[in-house]
Amino acid sequence: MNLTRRIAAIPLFAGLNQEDYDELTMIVTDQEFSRGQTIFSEGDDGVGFFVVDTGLVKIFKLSPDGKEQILHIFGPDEPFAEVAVFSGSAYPAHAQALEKSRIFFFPRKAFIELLRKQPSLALNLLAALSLRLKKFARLIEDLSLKEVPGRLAAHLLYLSNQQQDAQAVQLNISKNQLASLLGTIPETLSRILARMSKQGFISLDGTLIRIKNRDELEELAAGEKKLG
Amino acid sequence: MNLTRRIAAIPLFAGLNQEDYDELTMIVTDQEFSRGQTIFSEGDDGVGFFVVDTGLVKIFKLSPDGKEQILHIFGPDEPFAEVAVFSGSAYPAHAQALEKSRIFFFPRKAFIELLRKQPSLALNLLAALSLRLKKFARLIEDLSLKEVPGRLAAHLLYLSNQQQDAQAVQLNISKNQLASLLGTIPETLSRILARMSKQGFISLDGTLIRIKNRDELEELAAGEKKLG
DNA sequence: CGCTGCGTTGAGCTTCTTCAACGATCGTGG
DNA sequence: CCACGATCGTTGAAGAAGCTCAACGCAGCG
Repeated sequence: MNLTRRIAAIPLFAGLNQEDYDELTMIVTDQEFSRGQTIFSEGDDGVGFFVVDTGLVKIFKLSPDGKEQILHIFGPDEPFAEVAVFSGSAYPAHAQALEKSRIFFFPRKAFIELLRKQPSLALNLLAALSLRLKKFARLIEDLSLKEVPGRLAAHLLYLSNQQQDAQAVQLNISKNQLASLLGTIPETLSRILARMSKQGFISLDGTLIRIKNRDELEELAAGEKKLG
Repeated sequence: MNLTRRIAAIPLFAGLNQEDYDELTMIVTDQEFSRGQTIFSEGDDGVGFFVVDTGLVKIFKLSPDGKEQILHIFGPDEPFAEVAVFSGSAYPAHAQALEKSRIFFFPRKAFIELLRKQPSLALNLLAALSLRLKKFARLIEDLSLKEVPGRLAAHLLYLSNQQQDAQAVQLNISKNQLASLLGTIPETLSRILARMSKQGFISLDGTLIRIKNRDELEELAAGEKKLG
């Protein structure tokens, strides 16, 4: 596909003019990453930010003994590491491709130039960061105030809404990765899925999870109830 | 003090011209809050954002059974609830004065107008939000990957750096509030402070905490070691 | 075909929370 | 200015949630 047109289709760049798109096309580079490949590591020099073209990327933190907490999972059209453009020079977390992915890269300096000229780009970016802050706030709330069953229930309901399917949810990541996203470990996740299944709230079929009792899941997610 | 001049001194508004300051002065209102008074609640209509003039404000989430997780504590010159200006219309958390405070309020619409005209204001705001995202990422990391002693050690070191005093740290909030900030409860915090004290890492004197073994605290904070 | 990563299950243990009690402190109204 | 109530801070004992360690089946892939 024509690169300029591809870039113009990214929501973050909505509302710019042709000249801006040309300029973005000039400064962008793209790169292929294979499944599991590192895009950048925490502490690396934050030379620019990225947008997913195709594929799936995780942003995560690591503890000294190797436990991982996923902060975000980004798919096509979603920007990541914008923070590095503004504050400080080092990436504050790790980024890795979860599957074969094609990633756009925008170098910092050229982008800031454009930003200074284009208030609508700045506003788009502000909206994107705001959304991200809200998601972080919810993650903090979940980690601190909810137990794992509540977090899992909330996540299943979230996926169900996103996928427009009230009956079933298709996991797009492995259960190991889901555990890391929920701030727990695979063993605990597995046990809790089994308990939910035993209680008849869900049924399991590989990476497909059928929702059999939405109300109970919602009470769990709200912390109004405990999983028996 | 002259209001326009006070506003011009807020770092968020650095780099604007006199006209902008006059406009900000036109749209701003200010209000006194007494200790413990609610500024807004989660879900309230996000009609604008705030800047602390004097005092101390906490932003927090609540669980159904009343446990609290503090997201931020803001002092003079720090803006809060900017997120409400951009994304969605509801405040995503609660805000309450920790002490008698004077707070500036900027209504949403008028501010967005100014933002559209002033790229440097947008850039300032982007920098502020970026910083906040980084802090959130660290909080998530702490909650998920560190145990309470590690979080406490990290926080003490952070305060020590901020206060430019390698010897001692003066808590500006109650230990109850500190527990909520660290994602735990007062009992647990109290026990861990006592253990740290017994190990000779710190010594306690009310809200003054003397740091007696910085190296050990740093190892705790990094998760390289456990508290005996 | 073997190997590696994924997913599951069991047993034991650590950490943290809950519940309860109590002294100290603070602020406030009488 | 004192007295009282509320909040703060601490400590103990018991319980729950989740983690660690270990073992094993299974699928996918080189």
